[in-house]
Amino acid sequence: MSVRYAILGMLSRQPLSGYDIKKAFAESTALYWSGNSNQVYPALLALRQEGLVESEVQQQNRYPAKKVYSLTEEGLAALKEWLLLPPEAPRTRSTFLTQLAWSDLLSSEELRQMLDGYQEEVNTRLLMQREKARRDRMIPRRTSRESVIWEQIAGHDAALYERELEWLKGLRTALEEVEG
Amino acid sequence: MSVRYAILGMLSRQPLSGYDIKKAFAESTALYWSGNSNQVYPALLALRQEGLVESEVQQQNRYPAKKVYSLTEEGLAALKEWLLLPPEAPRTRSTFLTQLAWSDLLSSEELRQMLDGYQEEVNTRLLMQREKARRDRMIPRRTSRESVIWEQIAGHDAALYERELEWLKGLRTALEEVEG
DNA sequence: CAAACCATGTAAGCTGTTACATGATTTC
DNA sequence: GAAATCATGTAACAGCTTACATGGTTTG
Repeated sequence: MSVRYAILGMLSRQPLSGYDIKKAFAESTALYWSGNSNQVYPALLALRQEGLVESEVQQQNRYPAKKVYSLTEEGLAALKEWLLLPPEAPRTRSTFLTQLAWSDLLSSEELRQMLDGYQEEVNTRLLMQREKARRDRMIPRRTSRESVIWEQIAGHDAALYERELEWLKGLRTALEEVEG
Repeated sequence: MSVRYAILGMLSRQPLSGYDIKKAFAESTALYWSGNSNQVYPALLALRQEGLVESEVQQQNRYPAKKVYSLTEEGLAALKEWLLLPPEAPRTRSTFLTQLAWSDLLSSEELRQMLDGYQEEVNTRLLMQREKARRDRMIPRRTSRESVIWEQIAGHDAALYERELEWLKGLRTALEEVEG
């Protein structure tokens, strides 16, 4: 249900079209939604019906007309209310851990290849995330407090991948001891 | 689609009833599914239709009869095939990060309370996870290699929460600097 | 005697994904 | 001339969750 609030949050900074919002999701990792049209457009239509956003059609000469959405007072109030809800602990879903759980069925060689593949994949993500964080730093912020917050958010996922690589190293060491 | 493989994995150790599998999901964090009946029972019926598992009804005197499922040769082959698929990087979905992203709308006091709430929630999860890991260590393992693997899996989530608390500490320090 | 456990299953709903449909414009 | 971008939306399906339905047994 919270993609709605992520949208309201984006609109709290500036009016945006559905297309803009879609792009912002695709570029962000903290706002983890994939940014597909089926999530954004219907959500905006629903939010407008509930009076949390309002829209204005802007004609353009080169490109198709766009519907620019902005936050209403009710929308801002709803967003603030949601911000005060008790925070949840993060939920990680790792298909890899499920594979690893039954990996005793594999040979040593196959297990090693599996770990290699995972390390490479996580490492690629880490590099991508660092690049995203670098570009994120270009976006202007409302206050210096917001600067600090967004900096920390950008670092969050990179840190996650770094820890994952460390954990993997530990796993390898432990396995080497038992496999000889 | 991988709840199917998690079930096949469990059955690779020993025959189990749907109820057993449900409980095992509920007790595990690495196998992250909630363990609700609607996921387990239909999956088992489908797996049987596909010939990956077979079932036998066991009568009991005190309790209702149970259907005990076991892995077929085809099932074991399908599981091994899945284990060799290229591993994916973990995906974390943190509602908290979304809330934090727009938390510049809150007062310093409200933000502090939000961080307090998150810290407490993550800390509670950490303690629960450590307890789960402790109980996990009681379960017998097939090989010493499997022991090592399961030990590392049990430690994975605890480590995640520990890192999250460290990150939060860093966020607080950075905020104090800017808020004075 | 209430709550929890054993045991199987179904209904309804929310969230999220890929892919489709349309069509002009701009970049390589 | 193909691919990407701008722009809005829909269809179909996969995954997961809470709650419901049923009914005996055991524990506190």
